[in-house]
Amino acid sequence: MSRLYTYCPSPLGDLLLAGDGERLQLIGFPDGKARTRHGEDWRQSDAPFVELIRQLNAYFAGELQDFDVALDPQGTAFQQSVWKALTTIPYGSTCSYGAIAEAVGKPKASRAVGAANGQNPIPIIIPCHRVIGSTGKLTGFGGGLPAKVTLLELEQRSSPFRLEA
Amino acid sequence: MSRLYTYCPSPLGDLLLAGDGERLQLIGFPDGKARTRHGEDWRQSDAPFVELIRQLNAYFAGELQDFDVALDPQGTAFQQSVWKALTTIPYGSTCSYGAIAEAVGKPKASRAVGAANGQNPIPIIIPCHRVIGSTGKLTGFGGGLPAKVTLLELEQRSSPFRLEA
DNA sequence: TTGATCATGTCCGAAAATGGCCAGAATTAA
DNA sequence: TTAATTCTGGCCATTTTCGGACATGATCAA
Repeated sequence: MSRLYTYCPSPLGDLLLAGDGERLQLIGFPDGKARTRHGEDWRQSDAPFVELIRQLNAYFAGELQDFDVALDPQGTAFQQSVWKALTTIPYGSTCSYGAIAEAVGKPKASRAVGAANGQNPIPIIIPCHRVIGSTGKLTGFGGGLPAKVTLLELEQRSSPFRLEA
Repeated sequence: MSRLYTYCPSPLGDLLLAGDGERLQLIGFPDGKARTRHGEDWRQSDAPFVELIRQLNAYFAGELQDFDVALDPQGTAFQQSVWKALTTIPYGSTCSYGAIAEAVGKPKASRAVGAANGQNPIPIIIPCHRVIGSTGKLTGFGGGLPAKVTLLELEQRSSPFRLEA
């Protein structure tokens, strides 16, 4: 599967961005468990990503809350439904894996939600980092737990509604 | 996998022909074990197959021995190597499964050759019917044993070198 | 509070099953 | 004695099946 890609500096390190030229298919963390580097047969190209990078910079500056770019996350029907549900979690807030399971109509599939979360190809924009354990523990993140902490703190800090600890 | 297809009358019944418009990917026997009818999302089209049908008619008339059409059989590396080996068996002759196994460099894989033979997507043109048991028994054929007999008898009859029984 | 149990979708590896076989030995039929 | 016939064990790529492992959470028992 040939793709276009580029890298984008960020507080979390250089992010790998990849897509088909039209839509974004992948964001990779430098020290994530999933893909971190571009594939053999991919072609570098900055052009498709300039707008995305602008939005990412604004996001990391705390000045942008909702992304507006075309996405093309690839996965099973179940995964698609989970990822879609994730996009409804508002900036600055969190919810539990079980709540997402409810949202997709399979109340007992919280564990499966965890798995689907782990395979989210477009973290940050599809905000899987906003899902935490029902006890409040952060439990896991594809790009490494520290990254999850960073993102959540950023959103807390920049959220219009400050939540008291 | 969307495909173009048509049907072609023959002494063996209506054969299903299918491909991508450029290359032939499938020949199906009406009462075979594999695919016998076209898929849901395929599109009927005669144009890509006129030359093939001409050659098939000539073959069944005993007037054509070697096909000349572009093929695109899809399978594993091992299957590909077996199918390629099959094309070296001359018209009108036969060989054993073990011999094919030798030919692909795996002398003991005769049984695997049988399996690969059974998954040959383009029978007749890729002449899996020319492979028989080392004892001379015909053992099996995707389109049904009677079809195998018909094909071998046709080739015997039309072969320039008559073999004595 | 702790621990075992079960439910859930997907992936991955291992193990088992499945054939269009074949050679050699044992068995049977003339 | 000589063939045909029937077992038997080994061989190989694929497919199927099965069991865990997971970014969980509700429940029940000690």
